[in-house]
Amino acid sequence: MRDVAAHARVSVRTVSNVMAGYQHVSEAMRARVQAAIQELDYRPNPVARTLRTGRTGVLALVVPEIDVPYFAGLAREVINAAATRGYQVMVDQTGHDHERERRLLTGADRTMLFDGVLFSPLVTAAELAEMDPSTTMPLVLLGEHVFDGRFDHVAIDNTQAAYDATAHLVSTGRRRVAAIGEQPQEGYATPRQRTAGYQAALLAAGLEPDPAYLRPAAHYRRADGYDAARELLALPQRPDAIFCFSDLLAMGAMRAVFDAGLQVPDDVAVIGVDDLEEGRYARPSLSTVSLDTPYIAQEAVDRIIARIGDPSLPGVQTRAPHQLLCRESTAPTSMQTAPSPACASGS
Amino acid sequence: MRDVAAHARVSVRTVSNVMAGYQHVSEAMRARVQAAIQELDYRPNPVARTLRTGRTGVLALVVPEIDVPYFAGLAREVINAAATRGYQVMVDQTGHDHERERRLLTGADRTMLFDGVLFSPLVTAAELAEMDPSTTMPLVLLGEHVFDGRFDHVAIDNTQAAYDATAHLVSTGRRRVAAIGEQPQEGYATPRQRTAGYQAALLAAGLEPDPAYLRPAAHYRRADGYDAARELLALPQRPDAIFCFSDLLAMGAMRAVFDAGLQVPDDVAVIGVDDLEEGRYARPSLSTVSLDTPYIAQEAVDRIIARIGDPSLPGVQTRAPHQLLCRESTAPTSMQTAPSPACASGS
DNA sequence: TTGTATGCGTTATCAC
DNA sequence: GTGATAACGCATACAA
Repeated sequence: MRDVAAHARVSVRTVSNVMAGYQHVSEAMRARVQAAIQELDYRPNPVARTLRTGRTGVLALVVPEIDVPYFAGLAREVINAAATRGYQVMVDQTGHDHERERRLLTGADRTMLFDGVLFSPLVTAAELAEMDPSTTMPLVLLGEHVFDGRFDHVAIDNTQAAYDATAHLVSTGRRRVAAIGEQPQEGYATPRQRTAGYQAALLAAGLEPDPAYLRPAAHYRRADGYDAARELLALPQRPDAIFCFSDLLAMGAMRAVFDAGLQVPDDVAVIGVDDLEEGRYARPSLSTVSLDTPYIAQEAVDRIIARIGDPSLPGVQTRAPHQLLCRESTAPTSMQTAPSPACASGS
Repeated sequence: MRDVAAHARVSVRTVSNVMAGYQHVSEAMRARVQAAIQELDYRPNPVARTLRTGRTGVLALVVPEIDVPYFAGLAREVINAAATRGYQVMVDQTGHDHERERRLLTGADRTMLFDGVLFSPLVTAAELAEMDPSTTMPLVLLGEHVFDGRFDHVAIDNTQAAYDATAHLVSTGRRRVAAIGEQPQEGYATPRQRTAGYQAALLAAGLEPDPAYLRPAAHYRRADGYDAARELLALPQRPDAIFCFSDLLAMGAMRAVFDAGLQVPDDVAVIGVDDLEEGRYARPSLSTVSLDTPYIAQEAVDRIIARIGDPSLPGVQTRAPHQLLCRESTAPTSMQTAPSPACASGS
C-alpha cells in the first residue's frame, strides 16, 4: 500500500480511503490511485485488515459429517449464500464427538479465525442451556429448536413434519406404523420432537403407539435404517409402514424390506425426511418431507451476519417451511379408508 | 501476550518462546509463564501470527459442487486429513464456472487467505498449461492428470479404470456396450481418458466402438444419466450394457431403464465409477469402480503441505489405486462366454 | 479533503 | 537464556 501511495504521490491514507470506497475523495485523486493500483497489481492483504478491524469475513459451518447428503446440500447453499454477502465458509466436522462440539462452542479452539458459527448440533439442549450466549462467539443453531429464546435458531417445525408424515401413512390405510430414528439419550431435540409428532398423529387417528414399533438409530445413515428395519420386520406382528426420521434411514429400510422378500409399498410403506435427490431416483421413489434448504441457509447466513453486527441482539427463532411429498413408496393400498390429506405431487 | 509477560514478570519474548516450544528456556521460567497463561486464560491470536509469519494454517478445497456425493466424501477425508496436520479447510464451489476457476487459480480473488489450494478442476489442460506454477499459489490438482509434470496431481489411472469396467461388461456376455459421460469440448482430461479406456477395451475384445453408443453428459449428475440412457434405449439397436463415468450417472441410467419397462441387469447391465454408498443400497446394487478416497485426500494434503514448505519442488504425480467391484447390476447373463476377470466381491 | 502517526498481537533481529 | 524493539499491512484518530 505504501508503494501504491508513493507511485500515485499521495499518502497511504488516501489509498486506504479509495479502497474502502470512502465518499469524500476527489475524482482526480481517486483516478490517480486506481491507476497506481492497476499498475502495481496491488491487492490488499486481508490478514492485516483483519488484525486491524477484528473481522475475518469467514463463517464456520459445523456439521456432524459433511458427506451426509443433507449436510452436503446445506453446505452448498450456505457457501453460496455467504459468498453473495462477501463471506467465505470454513467447514468443520464434529464426527458425532460431543467433546469436540463443546470445544468449538466455547471457542477453546482456534479463536478469532471466524466471525461467527453456523452450528448443526448434536449437543443436548441441557448443554446449550448452560452456555451464555453473550460470552460465546456469534452463533446460529441449525435444525434444533431450543425454546429458551437466547440463541438464534433456524429450523423446521419438527413435530408438525413428523405428524404430517405419519398422518399420511395412516391416511393410505396403514395401521401398524413404525418409526426409526429415536435417540435413547435425553436431550436431543430433533428426534424427541419427531417422536412426539409421530405419536400424536397415531393417537389422533385412534391408534395406540406401540413401543416395539419405535426403533432408535445411532446415526441417521443407511446402515442404521437397514438394521432397524430388519428388527422391525422380524417382529411377530410386523409393521405395514415405517416413518424414517431421514431419507438415508429410509433408503436403508427399503433395502431391508426387499432383502426380506417383501415389497414397498405393498407390504410395507416407507417415508423419510429431507427430500434428497437420491430418493427421487430410487425404486420405488421415496415419499418424504421436503425442507426448504436454500431458505434455511439464507436465513441462517443473514441471521449470523446481523448478530456479528450487533451481538446484543435478542435470539430469533426462524421457522422454515416444510412440505409433504407423496411418491411411490407410500402409494395407497386397497385397504385405504380415508382420503389422503393435502400432499404435493412430489415430482 | 503483554499481559501474560507482565503477570509472569518476564518479557514478551520469553512468552513467545514458551508458546513456540523453544528449546533454550529454563524450566523455572517455563513453569512461571505457563502458570500465567493458565491464570489469564491466554490464547494466541492466529491472525496476528499469520500477519507475522505469512502462514494462515488454512487450505482451500475447490470443487464444482460440494453436494455431489463424490466431492462431499472427498471433502470429508480432506478435512480430516488436514485437521490431523493442523490445518483448517475452506470449501469453495466453482459451480462449473470456468471464469471463477481462473480467478481462483490466478489468485485474483482473496489472496493470502489460505496457504494452498486443493483443486478439482474442470479447466482444460490447455488453460492449466498456460499457467506458471511458480507464480501461482501452492496447488495440488485432484482427479486430473496433466502430464507435463509441472503441477502436483493426485488421481487414479482413468484410462485403466474405464478399461476395467468395460472389460467386465464384455466378460459377462454383453456385446453392445454403451458409455455415458463423454465431454464434447476439448481439453477435459478425465472424460477423454475414460473414453479412451472404454474404446480400448472394446477393441481388445474384438468389438467395434459405435459412435452412437457414446453419449455426452453435461455434468455427472443423476438427471444427465437419466436423459442419456433414455436416448440410448430409444436406439433401433439398443445397448445391452452401459458404462457410466460416475455412479450418479449410473443411478439415473438405471432409473431410465426401469421407466422404459426393462430390467437391470437382464436387459441392460449398468456399471459406474466412484463406489458411492448410495450404489451399495440401490436395487439392484450398483457395480462400480472404487476409488481410494481417503488415500487420495491424505496424499493431496501431504503434497500441498510439502509444496507450501518448498514451492520450488518439482511436480509430483501420484497415482491412487482403484478396484473393480462387481455387484448385482452387472450380474452375468446366460450368454456369458468368457470367465470374468479379477473382480472384488463388492460388498 | 488529505497527510501523519499510532496500534492491532505476533515473531524475529539484535544486543546483553 | 533473556530483554528491548522493529516489522508484518492495514485502518483510523487527529491534525492540517
